[in-house]
Amino acid sequence: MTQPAPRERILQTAAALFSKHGYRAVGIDTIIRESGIAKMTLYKHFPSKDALIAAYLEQTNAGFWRWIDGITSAHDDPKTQLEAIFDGVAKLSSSPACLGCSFTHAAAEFPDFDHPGHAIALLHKQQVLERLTQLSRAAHAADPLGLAQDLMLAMDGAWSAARVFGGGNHGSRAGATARALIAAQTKATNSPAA
Amino acid sequence: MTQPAPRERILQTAAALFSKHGYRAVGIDTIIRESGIAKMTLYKHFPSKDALIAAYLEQTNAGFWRWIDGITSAHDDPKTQLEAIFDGVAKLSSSPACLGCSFTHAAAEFPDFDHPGHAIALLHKQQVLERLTQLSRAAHAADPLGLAQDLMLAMDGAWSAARVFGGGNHGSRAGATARALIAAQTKATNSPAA
DNA sequence: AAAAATATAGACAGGTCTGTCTAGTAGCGA
DNA sequence: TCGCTACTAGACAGACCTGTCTATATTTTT
Repeated sequence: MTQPAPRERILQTAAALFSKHGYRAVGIDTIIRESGIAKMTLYKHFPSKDALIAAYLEQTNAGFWRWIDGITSAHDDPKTQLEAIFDGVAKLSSSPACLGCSFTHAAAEFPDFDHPGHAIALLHKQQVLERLTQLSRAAHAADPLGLAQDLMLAMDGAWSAARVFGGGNHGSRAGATARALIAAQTKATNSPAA
Repeated sequence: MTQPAPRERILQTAAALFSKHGYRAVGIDTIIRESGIAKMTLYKHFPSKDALIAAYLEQTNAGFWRWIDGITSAHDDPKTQLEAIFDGVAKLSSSPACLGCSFTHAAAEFPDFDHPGHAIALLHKQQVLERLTQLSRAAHAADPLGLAQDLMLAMDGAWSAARVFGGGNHGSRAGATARALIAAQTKATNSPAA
């Protein structure tokens, strides 16, 4: 087999088009054409456009966590892990290749919470918030949930900047922003030899 | 005259529908029906849907600055003004009535920078960043541009949270987040009796 | 090699979209 | 009362949308 299986080619094409142009702006016919897959084949693998959108978001969610795990696994200290994550956010969000957050965009285009796109987006953000809370707790933050929420604002602000400003935006500040927020909760309260 | 002029009624209806459902999801026919205005009247006032979107965003931008000016005019000290702005962001973004940022959504739905919706959104965000920079400078921040960028991330993170999570989200943290960021740049460096 | 599953190409239905056209109505100043 | 302007109501064109159908070809499995 010289080419990937149809399902993978569809998802790959859908990912490129959805992340770049949005969900409503991209029609099934465009995905068909760009992927070179027959329409019936697409509808066999994904019963509807919403199902394709959901599959794309699930795939993107999995990729996000692989990215996060790749970053955190390179460090031991939770505080350093948090800083490394936001250095990664800074680098990625300010790069020209970044098109913003697919989950945020899904929530924007599908405001109905029952829509699978919004539901997956909400779940994703809840999971990110939870992970940041765990890391904040492990880093002995004075208020772990509060710090996680602070950091979450910075992260989503960076993704927003990527979409609105394009490459070279102030998302590059996310690392510094996170350091200031982390320091505010760990410097004073952390007496190593207490 | 018992009713507002047609142009105002169109803009009012468009504002409600665009902010709630998005731009592509709302058709001209829906705006016609909801506003009770004839289609030809709409196209007389706004030559195209894009022009209507642009007019809506301009109106929203003006309202945003009225809101900001209302907050800042109640305080004299720039640092206090910044804190008050983010208390306002916290309150608004976490309220159930908040549907997120119309400019962010415009950039999400119209990725092309030449699209009037994206262009106005970009300009708006640049203006906000500039205003935050001015206030940071006036507040004697160690790095005014850096602080403004930090705060910008927090603000856009709050709007994002509003859309994804709905009411009662972690955007309510924006005031505390901003205070931590402002303090990190003004506490140590500010010696009143130097 | 036969059979079964899978993919292709494209027509098609029914709906929605933006923007235009026509014809008629209401209000208002001269 | 006349004439001008603004608004209304709805048909309409042409394009695009999702999802289905048919008929054929290709691949895989038995």
